[in-house]
Amino acid sequence: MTQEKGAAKKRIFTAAASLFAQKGYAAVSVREIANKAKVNIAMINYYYGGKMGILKAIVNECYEKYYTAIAVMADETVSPEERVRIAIQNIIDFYRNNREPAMVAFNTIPIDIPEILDLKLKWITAKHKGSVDFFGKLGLDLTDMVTGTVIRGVLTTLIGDHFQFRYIWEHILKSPEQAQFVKEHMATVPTLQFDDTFYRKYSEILATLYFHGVYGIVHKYHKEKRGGKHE
Amino acid sequence: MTQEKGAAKKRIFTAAASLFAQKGYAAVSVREIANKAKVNIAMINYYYGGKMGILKAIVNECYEKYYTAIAVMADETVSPEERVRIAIQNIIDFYRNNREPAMVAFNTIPIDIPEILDLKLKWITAKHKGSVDFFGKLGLDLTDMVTGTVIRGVLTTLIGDHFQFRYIWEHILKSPEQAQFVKEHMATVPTLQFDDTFYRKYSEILATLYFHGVYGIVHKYHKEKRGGKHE
Amino acid sequence: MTQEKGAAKKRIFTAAASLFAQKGYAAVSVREIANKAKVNIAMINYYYGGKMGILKAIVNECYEKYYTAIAVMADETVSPEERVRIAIQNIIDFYRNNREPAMVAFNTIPIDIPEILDLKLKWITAKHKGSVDFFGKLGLDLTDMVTGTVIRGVLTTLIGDHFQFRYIWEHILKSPEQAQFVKEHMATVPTLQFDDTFYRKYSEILATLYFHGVYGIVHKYHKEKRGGKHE
Amino acid sequence: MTQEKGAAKKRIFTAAASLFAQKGYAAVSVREIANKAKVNIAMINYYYGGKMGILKAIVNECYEKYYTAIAVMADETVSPEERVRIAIQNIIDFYRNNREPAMVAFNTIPIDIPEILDLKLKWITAKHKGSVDFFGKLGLDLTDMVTGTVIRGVLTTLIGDHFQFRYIWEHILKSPEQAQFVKEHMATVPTLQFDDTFYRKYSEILATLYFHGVYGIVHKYHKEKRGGKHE
DNA sequence: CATGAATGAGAATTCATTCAT
DNA sequence: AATGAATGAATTCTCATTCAT
Repeated sequence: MTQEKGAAKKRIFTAAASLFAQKGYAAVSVREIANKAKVNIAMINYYYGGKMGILKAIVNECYEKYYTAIAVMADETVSPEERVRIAIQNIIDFYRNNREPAMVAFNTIPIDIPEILDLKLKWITAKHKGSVDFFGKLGLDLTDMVTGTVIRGVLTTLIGDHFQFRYIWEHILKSPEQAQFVKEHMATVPTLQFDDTFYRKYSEILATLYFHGVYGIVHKYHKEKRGGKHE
Repeated sequence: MTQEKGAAKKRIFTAAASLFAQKGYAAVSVREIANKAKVNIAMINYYYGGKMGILKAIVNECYEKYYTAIAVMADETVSPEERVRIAIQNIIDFYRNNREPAMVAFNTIPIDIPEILDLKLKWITAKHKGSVDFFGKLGLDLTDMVTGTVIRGVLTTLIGDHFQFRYIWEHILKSPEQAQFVKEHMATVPTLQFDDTFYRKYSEILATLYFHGVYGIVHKYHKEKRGGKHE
Repeated sequence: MTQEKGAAKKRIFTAAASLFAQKGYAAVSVREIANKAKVNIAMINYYYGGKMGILKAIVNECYEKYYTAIAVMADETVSPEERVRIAIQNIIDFYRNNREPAMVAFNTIPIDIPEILDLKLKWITAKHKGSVDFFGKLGLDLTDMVTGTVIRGVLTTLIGDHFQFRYIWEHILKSPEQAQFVKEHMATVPTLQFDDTFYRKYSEILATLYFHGVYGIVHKYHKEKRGGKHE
Repeated sequence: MTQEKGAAKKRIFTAAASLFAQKGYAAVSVREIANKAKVNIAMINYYYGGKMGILKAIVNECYEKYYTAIAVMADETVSPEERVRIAIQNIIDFYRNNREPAMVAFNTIPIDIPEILDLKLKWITAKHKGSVDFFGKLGLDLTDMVTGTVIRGVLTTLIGDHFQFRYIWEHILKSPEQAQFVKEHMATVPTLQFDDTFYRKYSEILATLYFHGVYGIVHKYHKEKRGGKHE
């Protein structure tokens, strides 16, 4: 009756990630997921123990893949600049390969569900030390929280935000009325092709922005620090 | 039973914004809003015509305030650098004064509700021209979409993201267990004080990042353009 | 739309008590209750906060009425014999007037639902002292648990059990097949009329049993105690 | 995976009896039974044809054992008093050896499930004649239903009720909070040890109660009958 | 303006049972 | 004899909304 062994569980995962990304966790019903996954409703509880179980699975899988993806940037045989470029590329690749799960895991405000907040907290704290180390090697002292708050989040935030933008954008274009509306009012906006070419250039520009921006801060910050004016 | 004429409507607005920010639109029930606003449930339909009416009101009020706030940066009597600094300060002030409505209006994935997506689209397209003009004056040709994608979102994204981070952070600190967990695992993180001092420094650093980053791109981009290698 | 103000809540109570008595708490669905009470399903949650809320209400009301009913027997102006007779009559009257709620509150094993067990425990412990006092006045030392276990429960147990028997009995007679079956196999059993006449005689006999039985124990027990043979 | 041939079936029986006794038939799920019995769910249908099949098996086994146990009291070589004492002892022994199945078979209101009611009815009617005979030998005319109603149920009711009380009592003591609560509010209640010593005394007292009580009725009843005042 | 009662649809979850292996 | 996947019906409860007062 099933197409493939274990396929149902995977289909549930994918369908749920897609729907959660589109509508948010709370707005999606298990019936919807079951329909999209072409699975009996009861199978969701059977495999994941409930709606929340799917969300947890998505969060866990995403964080794991994400940290695996950016772990490469810690390799010490390459220059810092190159490491950042690789990191950016890796993050982008991760997002491209896990678009919907990533949006669910990273772009949903999790406050309402304590268990999920806990789960994320565990992942983030586990990551924290590595993050501090990495930025330390770039000469940035992130124990100054204000500076850290700005610098640390830039890469992932911007990339994540891009994919969120892309997601909404593509969604709008699917609706003829909305597409027409955009066309009329945003004449200067050409069609976007989110292909390899786009992302090659995108990561280049992002890397440039990051280097110049961050080292601009470092330069200024160090000068002021030597001059004894800051903290 | 009401303290003031028309106060009930405002209480509903505030309560709903707070709950939507915390849990997301779909996860909040009108009963919850009514309880928090200390208002009879039926009053919500009376004033706003339904749950969705409140969301629309929040989105509209927010976009209006937001564009009013950043309109100042278009003033031509000051230098571009100063204008950006003012813009950053304005955006930050706006967020500080409208934290919860802003999160609801800007940080919720809106695809699920066509009416809201339409509403936002109207606001964004209306804003679009002004945005292009502004960046044009900074010497940035955003009709190159790849560059534009990076540059345009930086400011608002980073600022919005900061407030989202702050929101979650403060929420975590309210839970003794989670606060303790963070304390143990993120030893390097001192207590954050999100006061005027913090935001003064925050906006400085952000402006620095933006300038060095964006002009780094412009520099490189122009050079390449002159060399005729790109697009 | 409703027949009477507040009638819906009472109808739910009555319908639920009847169904719980018949099938047991777990075997009854809220839909069933709602149908029987001719009430919308949601009203059950509205009035009682859920299925369990009805059960709690039944238990509370029953214990309250029950202890009110037997409180009369503590009156000191009448002889012990008369007091017991009154008590028996009161308990019987209570059961006759609250047959189904009483069966639900007293004849259901409550272990599975901790909240209900707690509730009952509170009532029983509250009653405990009065119970000890009463039996003490009859000259029975119930701190000897073995004797107490036998004596204390007799009255209520036997009366409660009678009503459970009567309930099942009347139920059987409703089914033609089962009634016929009983008639054939239990030829000696005449039709029972559970009317005032029956209960007058019933309480007399029960009182007789109790007096002779209990004072038989007291007599034997005291003798042995004086002889120093027991405990 | 099974330890022994046919052991699985017995494990299902025991687990189900325990759970039914604790929570009632309807509140127990086959999954629960399967887990407790360490058996695959499908095995329950394989061995018993469904959840109801287990209940029927429990009822049948119980009634069979019960009637076997009390059959001894019909032995005519001993005096009536001794016979009753033996009967009481046998009933108590039966309950001690089959506590959970007995509670399921005898202390569950059976109206909800016609099949089970039928089953019990068959057992009870089959037992009826022997019961009438027995009481007749004790000089009691139970065709007077009012008297019969009181007398007949006393023994089994009281004993069954004791085991139900013991069951709940032991369950309460397992919960530290409830145990503490009882301790505080029922200071006069010492710890109960339901051992051989307890049951020796228990059966003695019960026999005493029964003799004095029942013969008190007989005495009064016969006197009145001779006086021609009753029926 | 304000209220409490009422409604019907829909939410997540669990159920006993079946079936192919 | 035993298993894990699958099913469809039924479970309790909550939802946004309406209405008479």
